[in-house]
Amino acid sequence: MSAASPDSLSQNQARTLADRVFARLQDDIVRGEIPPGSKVSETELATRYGVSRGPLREAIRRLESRKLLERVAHVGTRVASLSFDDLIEIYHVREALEGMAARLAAECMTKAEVRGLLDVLDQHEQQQDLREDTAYFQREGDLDFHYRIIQGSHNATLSQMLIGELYHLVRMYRYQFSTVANRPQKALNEHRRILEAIESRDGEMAELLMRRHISSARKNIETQYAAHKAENLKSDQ
Amino acid sequence: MSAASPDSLSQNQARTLADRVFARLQDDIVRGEIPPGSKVSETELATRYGVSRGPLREAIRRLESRKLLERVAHVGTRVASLSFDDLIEIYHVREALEGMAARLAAECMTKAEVRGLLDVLDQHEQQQDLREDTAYFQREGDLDFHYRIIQGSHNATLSQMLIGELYHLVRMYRYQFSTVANRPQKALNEHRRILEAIESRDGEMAELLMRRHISSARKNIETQYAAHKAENLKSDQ
DNA sequence: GTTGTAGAGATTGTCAACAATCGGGCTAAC
DNA sequence: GTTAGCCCGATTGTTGACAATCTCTACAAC
Repeated sequence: MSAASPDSLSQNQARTLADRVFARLQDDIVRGEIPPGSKVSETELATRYGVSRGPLREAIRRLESRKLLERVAHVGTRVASLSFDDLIEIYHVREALEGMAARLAAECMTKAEVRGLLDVLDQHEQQQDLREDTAYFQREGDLDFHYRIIQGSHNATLSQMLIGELYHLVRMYRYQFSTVANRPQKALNEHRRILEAIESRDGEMAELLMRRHISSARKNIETQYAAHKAENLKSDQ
Repeated sequence: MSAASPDSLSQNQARTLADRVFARLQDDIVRGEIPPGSKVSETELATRYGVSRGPLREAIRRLESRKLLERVAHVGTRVASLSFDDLIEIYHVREALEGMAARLAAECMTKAEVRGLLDVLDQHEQQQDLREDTAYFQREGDLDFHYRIIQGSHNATLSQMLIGELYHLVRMYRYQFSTVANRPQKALNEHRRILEAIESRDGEMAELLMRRHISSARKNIETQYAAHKAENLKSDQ
């Protein structure tokens, strides 16, 4: 439902100029509006968003701490460009953190939250039955499922690390490579089994299944990348 | 060895004023120089560190993203004050992340890094034999061991999350409560067994042992806190 | 006595100008 | 022809002043 705007500042107008610029700039970066790896000038961005360099610099620093921007003193700022290795690193971290999130969710989730999660999966199933266009499902639906489990852990530190920091990078990657995980049916089944473990309050099982789920996604990316690299090698020769 | 200054900017002079202020302010907060929960004024801090409010605000924002400061727009900034629940949250995250770090370290650590880790444990053992004053051991030595394993994972994202973000909070807590884990001998044994798993490149075992190690520390804190609370209840009546 | 409101003071947010630093291009020497 | 050094333009870092917002206190109305 709310997968598109995990941040509380994204839509409702923020209290300060710097907050608004931060939200807009982050969106522009994640959606690839500003191409990855490109250098951004403070004065240029300031005029673009109609603010002075003060609030803009604050936004830049916040995005730098989220790894969406890379800054070098006296030189400049450029949009982060995710390498393949970076993505693998992120998936290892996701495996650890979301595994723990699933465990805690199985222990702490309220009945209402579990019911909401059931509804989400039912919606996904219908969407998948209706059309083979699985883009929406994997784009936002998958994130929605994961968001809800993370928040079901009732661990603010964990949620902050995953939703507040890591997931922006994941979303940027999806836009950057137009990647749609090509195993939606399998993923949906895995989601169902994770939810079953949570319903029966089996934290250990929920963690195990969630880790396998993310580990599979990582391996999927690794093979895709290997094939991609082999393809490039062939066309180079 | 270098456990006291995990940040690269902590000691060697940073390139920019904001960097220096950031390092000094972080140190003052972590060491409890500025008491937790107290409100800090921008102008006051600016005069204290001899800079204008610009660089100071940058430092504040960086520390805010590290959860060492809490800021409310138009109201002010105050030093974070870790609650018991916060600490438990952090230990759950540590369990997940450092477990993964141990797994990756078992797979990726170089022989030189393993040897360095062996030396560290030998030093700890000598220190512990020599004196019952275990403060140093648990204060910095314990962190040193964990730092090295984290960096041995060769996963920059993981290292950043643990060393760059979470460990400052852990250190602040140790200063805040003058907490010295009261099970040094047991901890040292656990360290040895973790290292053995890493030496034999058994990632699964290393992760399991590391998770148990941190989980034990968490449970130790939980019982300490429960006893503390019971004590307070008694004296209140 | 309590509640609501208005104003003063202080604090933070924002801006535009100034200073410090870096990268690129030019010249000159070998 | 190559390389070392220097200067210039451009960008970032820093500063102090101004504007917007909040908190606290005092006073008045109920």
